[in-house]
Amino acid sequence: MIRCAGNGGDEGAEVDIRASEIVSASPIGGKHSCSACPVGDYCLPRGLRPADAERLDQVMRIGRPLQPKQYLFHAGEPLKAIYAVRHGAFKSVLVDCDGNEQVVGFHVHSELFGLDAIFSGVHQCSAVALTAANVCVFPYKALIELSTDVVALAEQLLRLLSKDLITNIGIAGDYLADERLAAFLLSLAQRMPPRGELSRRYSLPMPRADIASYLRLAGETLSRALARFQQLGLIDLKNRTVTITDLDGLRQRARRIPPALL
Amino acid sequence: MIRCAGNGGDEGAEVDIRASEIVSASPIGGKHSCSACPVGDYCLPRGLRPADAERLDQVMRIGRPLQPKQYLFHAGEPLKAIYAVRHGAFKSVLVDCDGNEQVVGFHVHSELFGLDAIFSGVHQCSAVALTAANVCVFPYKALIELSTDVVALAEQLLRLLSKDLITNIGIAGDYLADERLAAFLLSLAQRMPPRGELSRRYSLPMPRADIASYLRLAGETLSRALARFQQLGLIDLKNRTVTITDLDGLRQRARRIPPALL
DNA sequence: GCCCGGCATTGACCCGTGTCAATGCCGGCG
DNA sequence: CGCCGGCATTGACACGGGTCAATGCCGGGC
Repeated sequence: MIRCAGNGGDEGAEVDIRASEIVSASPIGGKHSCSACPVGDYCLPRGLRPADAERLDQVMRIGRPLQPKQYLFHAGEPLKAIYAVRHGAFKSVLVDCDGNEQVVGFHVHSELFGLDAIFSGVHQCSAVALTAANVCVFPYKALIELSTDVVALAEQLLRLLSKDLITNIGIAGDYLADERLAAFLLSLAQRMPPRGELSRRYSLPMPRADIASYLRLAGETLSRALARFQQLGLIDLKNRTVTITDLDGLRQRARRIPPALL
Repeated sequence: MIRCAGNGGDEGAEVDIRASEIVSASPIGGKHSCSACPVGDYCLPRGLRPADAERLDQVMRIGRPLQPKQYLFHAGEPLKAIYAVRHGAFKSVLVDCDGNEQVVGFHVHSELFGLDAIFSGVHQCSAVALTAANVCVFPYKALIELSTDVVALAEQLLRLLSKDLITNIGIAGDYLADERLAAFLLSLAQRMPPRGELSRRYSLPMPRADIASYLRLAGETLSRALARFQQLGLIDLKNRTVTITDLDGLRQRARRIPPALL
């Protein structure tokens, strides 16, 4: 029952370049700003008045571009900032004392991550780029200070943390392989760009092994479940491209998982 | 694989008295105050200066006493307040569309709950008293307003939410029955009063069926695992009284679960 | 102090999922 | 263009944990 994501802990030439250095400040009102961000409603600036969004711009920084498999931060490092996905996708992984990797979350466009570090001030998970990616960097201290002044920011931070909590309650639930897979595919359909609508076709940013780890399945079990979903005409799958061909059928499979948890 | 906590959804005479009404305001500086709370360090008042703790006292209210199986709030109700356990213990449960109950959390002395409602403003879980119990009531709106003024309160709220998140990441993990059970017993040993030290002997506030649901096990599997732990001399168990007789042995069983997640 | 109902335990058997191993596929590189 | 390495799929089998059913135990009520 002990399994690893990827090829089993020995990552060959693990890319371990410190990647969280800041590249540039965000020019206020420019296209690198929270105040003008097209997906701000799914991220920190939600509900902020323009003047407050500009104050957020001043603390936000752009991280430097990351390559696939590069680490943004490692478990054990002190919390310096929390991050939002500007481009690409990430996974959060937990490594146990035997070196087994468990994927505990995926993060796509506009999603905030690193929040599990707030409790102790130390990152519990490592964050790894799944694709070419970059992030918005919100230095934690500055965020806290700003949120004492800007109520909407404090509230949104709490909301996003609460959302993460709900998601984890969902995956912690006792569901069958097919139920978890269906819920996962539906969740990504809602979260992959373009945001705000359900994408019937999207590209999975992660390998099968990562999905399996996240869903607590063996890679083989995932593979079989995907094959079954195709035979039933629920989805069409070509490599990493998912096409949902029977939305209601998928929803039926995920029925037992409360929709609010996706 | 579908199972229910309790006797299977039909609770017979379900106690459903609205129980969240406030009984009394907390007299400032009295024994019902956050500023004088002996377990405040595990709860909201952590890090607050005395003057700020008194401001928290003014928004905090005492809930009226609850009997075992009474609901504090139901899933679907709007978030009015978040709660801390003043006395007794609670469980948070999720009920799916088929009426199956899943226990998603236990809350004992000094612990905050109801945080999953922050995201949408609606409770996702129901909270049920496991024993005779009462709570401290923190009206959400007032808490937010106060936290814009009191940095330490905003930070502590985030920390406690983050802690909840970490706990759920832990139970979402892919572990064996024995590993989850060992981690659960150790977690309670740390959380049951007296706080601040590990209790080698404590009384389980919940029936087996609730533990099983929380750990995603059948009641029978839990029963067998407990019997095995006793035969191995890890614990001694009489009804609901747990005595840890081999702490290192228990820790060894829970080894794969990062201690930070307990 | 006895009876009753619900919780807990134990045993027999089964099913979903994991494990192991072999094969297939695809994309990158020379 | 063909080889190579990693990812994905498929099949055979094993095992952890679930299900069903019977029995045991304890605490509350009269």
